[in-house]
Amino acid sequence: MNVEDIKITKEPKIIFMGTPEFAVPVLRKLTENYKIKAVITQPDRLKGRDGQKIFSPVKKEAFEHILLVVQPDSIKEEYEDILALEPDLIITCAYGQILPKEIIEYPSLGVVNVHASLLPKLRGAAPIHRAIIEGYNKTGITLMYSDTKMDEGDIIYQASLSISTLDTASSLHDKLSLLSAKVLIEQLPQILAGNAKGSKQNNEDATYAFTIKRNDERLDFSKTKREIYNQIRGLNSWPGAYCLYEGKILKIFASYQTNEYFSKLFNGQITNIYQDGFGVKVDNGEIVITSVQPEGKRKMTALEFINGEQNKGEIIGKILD
RNA sequence: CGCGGAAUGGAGCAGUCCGGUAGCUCGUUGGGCUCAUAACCCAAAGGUCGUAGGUUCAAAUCCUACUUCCGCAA
Repeated sequence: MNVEDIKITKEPKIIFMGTPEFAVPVLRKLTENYKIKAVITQPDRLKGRDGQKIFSPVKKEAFEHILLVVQPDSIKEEYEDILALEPDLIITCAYGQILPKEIIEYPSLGVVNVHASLLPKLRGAAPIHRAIIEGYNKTGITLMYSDTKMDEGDIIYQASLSISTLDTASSLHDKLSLLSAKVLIEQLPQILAGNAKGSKQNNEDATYAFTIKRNDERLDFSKTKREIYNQIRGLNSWPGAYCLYEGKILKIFASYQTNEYFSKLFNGQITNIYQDGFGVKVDNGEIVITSVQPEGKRKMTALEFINGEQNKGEIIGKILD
């Protein structure tokens, strides 16, 4: 009942900052339980080919609840408008811009960030993808007080989650997103009461999860089947791994490992056609590709892809690079 | 006006350059074989070739415009 008293007598001004799909459940849960003063999100992006403007998922969600939305191009320079809202607490979740000192120091209850890893592991922009690509079997979410450095603030609370070998970046994303929303709501009363203490991170244990670059998406068939399997599922369903087939890009979305070994084939060479895909020889065995997307085409099953070949058998022995 | 690919039975594609009978691999349906099968064999159904004009004796194919989908780059 103390918590109730605080909410009534001194309603805290909460600002939420976030951008992608990951932050949507968090914002939704917040709006169900608290009054949100404003939502800060990235500016509308131009969609490449036809030049249409796309709202961020968080902006769409904010519109559902008729919340005030602010979209600074550069928050480093346009923080005045946000300070003018006099926030007591700022909650950030995958916002996409580094906050200036002026904002971090303003709210009396601090700036709380939700990060999708067990800090100090996987600091940075792509913790979900990297957790799978690196073969982690456990990850989680961290609630922390932001400071001016990237994901280095004091930890308030952590919740862990095991990664199954069947998880993809997409499935893990959804799980962590829901977990984030749940944990934040659970911890928020403590934070609002000023009772949540942060503890320092051990910087020596830190690892980094940098943004996925084009080069991270390229498959290297001279790696082991486990490494390749992890890379493919760690990039599924976005942005997808890729390789070259007949000089064109072929995106690879799903695969599984087999126990076959083909000592006479080159790495990347197609070994066989199976009921659910086609096999590719890799360093220590074979991977079966089950979902692909050729350049300029839509995503399809590997079987559909093979059906398009005028002479099916000829695909065997061709090389993916 | 950033670069590029594509639209053909339910799916994935060939055929378009060089106009002249709608083709391939699957799926579906029926039948056969088999102890059995997502395997194999036989057969059938299913398409005004994205839309609208134009050229022509004749257009999936050539010309023009439009619509939609996608890869890359941002």
